[in-house]
Amino acid sequence: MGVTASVADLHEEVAQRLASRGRRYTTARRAIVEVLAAAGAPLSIAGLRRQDGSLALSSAYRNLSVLERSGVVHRVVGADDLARYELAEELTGHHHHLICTTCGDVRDFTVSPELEGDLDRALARIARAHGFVVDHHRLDLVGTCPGCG
Amino acid sequence: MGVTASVADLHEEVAQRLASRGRRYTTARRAIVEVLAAAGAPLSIAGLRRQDGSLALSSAYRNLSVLERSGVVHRVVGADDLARYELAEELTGHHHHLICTTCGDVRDFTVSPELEGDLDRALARIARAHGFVVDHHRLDLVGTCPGCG
DNA sequence: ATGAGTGCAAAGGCTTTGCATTAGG
DNA sequence: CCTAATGCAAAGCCTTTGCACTCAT
Repeated sequence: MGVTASVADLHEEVAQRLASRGRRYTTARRAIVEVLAAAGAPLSIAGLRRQDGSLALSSAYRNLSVLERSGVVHRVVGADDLARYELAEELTGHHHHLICTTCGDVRDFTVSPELEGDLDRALARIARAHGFVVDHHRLDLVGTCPGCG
Repeated sequence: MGVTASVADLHEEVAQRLASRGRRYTTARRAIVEVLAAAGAPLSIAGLRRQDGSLALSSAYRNLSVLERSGVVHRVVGADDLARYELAEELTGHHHHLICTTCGDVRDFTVSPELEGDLDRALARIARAHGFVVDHHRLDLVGTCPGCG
């Protein structure tokens, strides 16, 4: 567990997470993880297949689903209704998203640890008050990216 | 403009927003607005039609689309892929969402003005640094609701 | 009157599933 | 070997669109 430093570490970590669920780290899954790591931003299935032409449509959906259930990738909902995926935060570090309503693209950003801490405390309190068990929080900026402005 | 106090005010405001776009405030649209106001949480199209059986499927989609473009309702993306709608924040006040990953339901919550202010300042700075024009921010809690826990 | 709105059914587009084949451990 | 994974095509499901009819202004 923890943010991985090298690509080798990343594969190691992913292999472990899959293994613990009785899943195999196949060539296709390796390729997906590598593309996502290189992208540095959430990718739609179409985008993913653009980077890896050999990935069958159904395999893309099924593998991302398995990878998500194994805690390797995380599904992101943007402005459009395209499912987008990124490596799980435990592998890349906690961050947030700039979502462009025009082109649908998503970029990462982080906020200061102080603000993040304030946020966490406030949200924990609110969740408790609502009897809600928090998995994670989501802080996004929705607007127009430089390319579409 | 501004948060409306009574249902009458709400209809008044909605009528105005529609009129300014050359749209009519029909019976069906009134019904939608009333159901959303009563719900107090984002409703999916299916949920909306459950409350208002006389609303045709295509009319639901088309009306919500018109109401969204007129700034009356706001489209929310939850954990599942169902489109959910709520009255625009200018009509109800700024708030955030508790999203249940199990049943997909969404509930509202607010945070303190102080934290909201800190957030706004930090996000404005970040947006500027990225050349991003912000429309709004999104702060959600994703987890399990009391009913599903 | 006259163009926006409505309803039904058909078409679309992303996602999921069935089934036979291939490959990972 | 034995089961998970893969690929293709078919099926699903939410959403959008075409078209004729109705209603709001």
